[in-house]
Order: sequence, then C-alpha cells, then structure tokens
Amino acid sequence: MNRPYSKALKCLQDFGLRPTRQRLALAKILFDGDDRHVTAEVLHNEVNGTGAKVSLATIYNTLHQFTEAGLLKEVILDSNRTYFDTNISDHHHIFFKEDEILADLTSEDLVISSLPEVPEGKKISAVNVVIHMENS
Amino acid sequence: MNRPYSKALKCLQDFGLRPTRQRLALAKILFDGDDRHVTAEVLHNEVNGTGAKVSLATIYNTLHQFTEAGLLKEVILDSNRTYFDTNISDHHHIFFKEDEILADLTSEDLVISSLPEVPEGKKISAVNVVIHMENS
DNA sequence: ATAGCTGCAAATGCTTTGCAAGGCC
DNA sequence: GGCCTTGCAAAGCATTTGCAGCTAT
Repeated sequence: MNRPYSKALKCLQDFGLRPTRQRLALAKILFDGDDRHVTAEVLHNEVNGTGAKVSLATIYNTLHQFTEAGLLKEVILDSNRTYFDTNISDHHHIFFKEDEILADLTSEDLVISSLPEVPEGKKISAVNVVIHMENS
Repeated sequence: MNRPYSKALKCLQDFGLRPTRQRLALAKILFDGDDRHVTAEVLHNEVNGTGAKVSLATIYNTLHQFTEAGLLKEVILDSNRTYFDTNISDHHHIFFKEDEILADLTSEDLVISSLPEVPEGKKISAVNVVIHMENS
C-alpha cells in the first residue's frame, strides 16, 4: 500500500479533526487494522516505539477527542485503567485477568433476554457487561 | 432495641475482626438496616456526622477488610468512584446518572440467557452488569 | 504484654489542566 | 495571521501506604 495513512487521514477529515502529525500517528495505530483495545499508557509506548513522539497528555486529549467524535468507545473495567475500544458497535466485553487482555463478545456469546423497565422520563444510556475470567 | 450494636458486633465476631470503635461504627451504618451502596467518601461523611471520628484511611482499610471477609462487594461503575454494596448475593446494578444513585437489579429485572464458552483452564470470576440510566 | 488497629501525612498512579510555543489552513 | 494543537510540568483526585502511637484481649 503506497498510501499508508489514507484510512487514518480519512477518519480525521470525516470528523473535522485537523490531521496533525500526532493525531495521524495515533489514528494509524488505532484504525488501520483490526479492532483494538488500548489504554493510554499502552498507546503511548506503542506510538513512541514507532519513532513518532507524542506526549502522554496529548494521548489522553486525543483519545477523548476521538471518543467524543464517535470513533472510540470507553470501556470501564476497574478503577485503575480506562480502556478505549475501536469497535464502536453495541457489544460486550470479556477480560482475562492474568493476561490483562480485553476482548469483544459477539451477540452470540452473550445474550440478555430481558432488561428492566425504564422509568418515566428516563432512558437507558448504556448497558455495560464485562465477564471477568481468571485461571482456574 | 436495647442492644443497638448487636448485629454489627456479630458480623465482626463472625469474621474474626476485632470489634474496635471504628469498625463497630461502620458496621452499624452498613449492616443494621437495608442494603446500602456507599462510597468511601459518603461513608466518611456519614459516620463522622454521628459523632464517631473515623479517618478516611481507616474507612478504606475497613471497607477492603469487609470485602475480603465477604461482607461487602465492590462495584465498579466508572473510573472515578468505587462503590461498596452490602448485598453480597449475585446480582446486577442500575445507575442513575443525574442522581448518582446505584441500585440493585433483581433476577427478574435482567436476564442473561447465554454466557460465552469458558476456555480450558479458565473460569468466570465475575459477571458485571451495570445499566446506566439518564434523564430523557 | 502483645499482636493487631488507627490516624496522620506523605506517596502513588492515573488523568486533567494551564500556558507558552509551535503548526496547520 | 490567526486559531487550533501540542508538550511540559504542575495540579487533581481517589486511593494506598509507612510508621508511630494506641487498644482490645
């Protein structure tokens, strides 16, 4: 492929985000391949390993901008880490404790057959499900 | 009732925790009534409002001791707050965003009819479900 | 007496922010 | 040029920890 940034570039342009060097580097890692589940720290190490220098503060800012733009979803796992998921469809997660790996569940893997009644004047804004696995 | 600490005292004794003034005050608030969902901060304000003085560090330590003893369950909601739940049965939660209220769901409110296959050598250690409600 | 508990204050770890310098259009 | 973006360092916040003094048994 001779246009290695095309996908990343398009993402940014589509959402009115100025394609700076830092945003391109991050978008390339996040969107030019399979779905990813990253923490700010992992992404920081990864992007700086490629030679591009992006500060941690900018990683955080950019992850939140991408999330606001609808390019990412935040996943709450535990109180120490925020994961960002490039799969923005409605889906659930499985977390492997020892490996610290977060993965998607398909709609076949987990089925919720009944949800609580929604009170007047309220709406469901999210249904967060995380299955925690550990070594037996 | 002329033995206002009986229930709290029993909890502590049953789990081999020395019934100190601080632990009794916290156990009384947590276990002498309906199920509660508290954060360390809320519990701190509440217990100090009763006249008992308990430091925030001790609140945290005690909440974790109670959790390890099986008297409480930790509930992960978002990355800013850890809630502790006195309902230790297997159940799910609903969170009302504007009111910052966390409540239990019964097994009728939410039904999970299928779980993912468990890989060899692994086991499910938790199934965390939180329905987020907001004003519509 | 002594092992365990508490409180304070300092440390930690992740995340956010203020602001001056730099980059994109 | 002008506005947006970045990077650094400092601040923030919830939580944890070290340690000296206290307390239940």
